[in-house]
Amino acid sequence: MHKRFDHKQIESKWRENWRENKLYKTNENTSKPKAFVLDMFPYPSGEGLHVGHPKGYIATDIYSRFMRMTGHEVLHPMGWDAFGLPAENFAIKNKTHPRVAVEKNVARFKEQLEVLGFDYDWEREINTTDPNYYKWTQWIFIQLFKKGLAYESNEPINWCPGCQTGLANEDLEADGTCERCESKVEQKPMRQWVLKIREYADRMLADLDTLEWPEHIKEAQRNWIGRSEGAEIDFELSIGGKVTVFTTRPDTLFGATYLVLAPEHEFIEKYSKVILNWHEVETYVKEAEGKKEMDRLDATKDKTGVKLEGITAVNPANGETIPVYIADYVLASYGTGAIMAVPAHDERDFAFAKKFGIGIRYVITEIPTINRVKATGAFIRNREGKYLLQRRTGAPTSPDKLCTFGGHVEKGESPEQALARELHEELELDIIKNKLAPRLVYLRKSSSDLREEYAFYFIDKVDDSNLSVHEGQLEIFDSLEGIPDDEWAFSLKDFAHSMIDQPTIALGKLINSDEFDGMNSKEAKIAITKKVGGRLTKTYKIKDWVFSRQRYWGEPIPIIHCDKCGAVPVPDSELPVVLPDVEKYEPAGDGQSPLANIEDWVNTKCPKCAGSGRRETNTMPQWAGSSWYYLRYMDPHNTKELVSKKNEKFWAPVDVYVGGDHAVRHLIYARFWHKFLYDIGVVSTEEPFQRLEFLGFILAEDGRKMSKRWGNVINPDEIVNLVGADTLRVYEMFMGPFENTIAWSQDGLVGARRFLERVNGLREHISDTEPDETTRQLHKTIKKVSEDIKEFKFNTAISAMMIFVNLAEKTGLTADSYKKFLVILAPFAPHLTEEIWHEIGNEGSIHIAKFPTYDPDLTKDEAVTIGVQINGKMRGEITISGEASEEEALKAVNENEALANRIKDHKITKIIYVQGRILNLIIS
RNA sequence: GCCCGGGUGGUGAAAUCGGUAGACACGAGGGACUUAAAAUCCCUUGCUAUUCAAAGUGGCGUGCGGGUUCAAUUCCCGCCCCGGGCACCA
Repeated sequence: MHKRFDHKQIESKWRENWRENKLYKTNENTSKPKAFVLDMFPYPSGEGLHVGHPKGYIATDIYSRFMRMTGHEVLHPMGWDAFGLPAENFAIKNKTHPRVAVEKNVARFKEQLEVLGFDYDWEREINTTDPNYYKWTQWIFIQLFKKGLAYESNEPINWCPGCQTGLANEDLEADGTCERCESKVEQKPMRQWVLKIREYADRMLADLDTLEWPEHIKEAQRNWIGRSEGAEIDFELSIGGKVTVFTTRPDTLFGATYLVLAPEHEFIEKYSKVILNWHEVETYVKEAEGKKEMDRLDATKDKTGVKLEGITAVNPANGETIPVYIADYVLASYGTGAIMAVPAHDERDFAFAKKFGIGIRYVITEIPTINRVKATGAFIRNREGKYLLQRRTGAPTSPDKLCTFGGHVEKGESPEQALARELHEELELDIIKNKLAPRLVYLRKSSSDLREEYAFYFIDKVDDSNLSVHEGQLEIFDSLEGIPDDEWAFSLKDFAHSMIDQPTIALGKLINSDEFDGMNSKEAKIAITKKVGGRLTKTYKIKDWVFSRQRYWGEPIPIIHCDKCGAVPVPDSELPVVLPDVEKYEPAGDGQSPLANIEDWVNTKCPKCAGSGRRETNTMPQWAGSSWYYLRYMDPHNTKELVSKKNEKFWAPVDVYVGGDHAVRHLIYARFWHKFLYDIGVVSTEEPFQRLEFLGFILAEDGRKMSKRWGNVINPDEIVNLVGADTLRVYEMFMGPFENTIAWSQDGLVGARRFLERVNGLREHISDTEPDETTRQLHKTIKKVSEDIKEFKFNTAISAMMIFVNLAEKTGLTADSYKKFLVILAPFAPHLTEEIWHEIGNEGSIHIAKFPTYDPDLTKDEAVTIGVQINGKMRGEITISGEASEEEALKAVNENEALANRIKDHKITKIIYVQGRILNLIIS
């Protein structure tokens, strides 16, 4: 019988007790090993929390409680990321100071978090908008400035006309709109502060390998950094001078049949006088400017461009004269803003070359080594452009049983020759006689059998008048669409579609490349670069971080502009530069922040020469405060340093960091700042977050995101009120794997409550003794729960505890077992376990009790039930000792009537017996 | 297009150094208790065939098609679909 409990009374009572006893106070106690367990701190929005938000906080709470109970000194803090546009937009709308809204929201968030019973040490609470906090955000900026990593730039940046501010690339949606207001972002040249994040790109990339992070997040970071290794190669121009291109494939240089410059390339203005069709070129450049990045990023659109008449370049590899184009498919902001185009081996160049009728030269063949060829799906296109498909007689059963020609490559024969021979033998098609140049379009090798290689041939423009078919029939189709959609043709059609008229992009051996013929791509990259005097180099997608915002609610950038001394940092003694109050929070609209209007704040003295100076009026982006906040938790009240050496040494790095979403931006910025702080000796570790656990979200019951807009938000307060915080905690952890996104289920919640009631009722099953089975189950449970908490597999930990409760209800359990069970459940359901703990006569909080250990011998079963297979089919089961011998197992089979009957008339030819797992009898 | 995940009952899922697929929970069905309902307890619950029914027995079954193996959700090859990241990045 379940015993109900009064969660309201129990939960508030114990929370009060923990607070009074400062149960979760964190110390820098060097005698214990430390555990720094961190959540991505929230942005306190006006909407408050919904039940999805606490999921990660519950997980870190369980983990941190477990660590505390296993003898660690735990740092599990909470704080607020409170600068940024929502608070500011709210302020503009309601004419209130953003600080007021932030204070109110923080209070609300805190109240909502409090009732969930978290073990935060609130004495370490931080808030990025607190001047005592952002003093150090400003200090870090100054250090960056002093090291030359923060600089002013006038380059065109992303400008959001809606938000009236500049944005970093990271702030844009994929389609080039502003992530906040969905305005179309423009390119606008403006003075901006920029941080040289690129200088850290290599280190950020390399150190990813040292981190225990989910692969998809590491991959997202690699993508974002986007390092490409290649070479810069100079092309001499007919009019003197040279153009430098960046390429990742210098091995294809012999196939470079033209050059393309970005429309913004400096070269174009510079040589306007020698460009014969200047008018046309100028028009194109203007059009490209007007298009903005957003339209240009559309990869599906037709390639456009203009040939620069009067200018040619020389391919340095073969001395060939090649044309020069401008085209907007080349971006000025990447590489050198100019490319060598190799249409044979690059899709974009291929499309462009096709459209403009430029030559295509294949210089890579994709055959690394081949000793057997097999052509599958030999589509042949005849003179009229019709498709000939060779189909063998008989009903086709699968694609690979048809249209295949294959055989070994004879000695001294190239794969092409081997295939030509096979085609001749099979199809009586003499490609040599027909003067056809067979083209290898695709090669795939079957890796299970390395001796066999699959090659796909497509041959263009065959004279089929003298073509007869050796075996089977030849069908003719006007287009690929005409080929029937039966089982096998369908598959071949897919192949054909993908193979026809395509450049090849794989690495392979070089052809048509003079002395480099036969060399493989990898070596040729270096060799060819060397030959033409190019430079092996790297380039990145990541751009330097546009760090200023023309908005009010952010950290003022601590710089004073002086006519004489330039940009001068505010001296440390004058930090923080406190954000002054203003009348109006709206951006000025002219690209200035509202701070620019406060004359007596702006006008100040230059710290260097004491002459007149003007304060920087831009503020920092929202990501600034969150780029280092984890460090402040280590030493939140330090007025002299960002964090003391001693505390940093003790706590760093964050052992487990939990959050979702911000996979790219926040993590990349924080890693960048951390590495910088490492370089200047503030922190002692190369990386801030050793382990990252990705959090899957909770959707509303209707499967949509929880949002006011859909009216499907479930408030945690209501749930706590209804069934208690412990139930909410257990339910959210039991829903499924932590990283999965799962819809909320009110029914599922009931299951969690029922479980806790059974735990509560278990005290009525206490007896002086318990069966061995129960003891063993308890030890198994302790083992499982300990291991699962460490791995964030909370769902299976809870499942194990449920199994124990189900058993203990039936068999009864000792007081000691019950006590141990309560302790392992305590991190999940801190209130109820604390209540029972005291009711059954324990002193002191359960949350500082030692987490029980298990006896490995007791985690093994005395007898196991294993499956018995006969000829691989499951036919029954036997229960024997886990260490039983084969003879004993067979004896058990003979004692089992059904199994014995099955084998009695047969001879057992083979026995496969795996102790504790399976018995498989092969009988004749 | 490229890269990373993933695809298992009505639902959330469990089990992958290959070894009884579906633990645990929800839902559903049946029963007990109750004047009744709720709550609680017990039983059944992958699909399917055979059977009046039950027990039993058989077949199928972890996205699809192949393969390796005594044995495949797990390993290999090919494909499809879903989620996420990146995307004219040379």
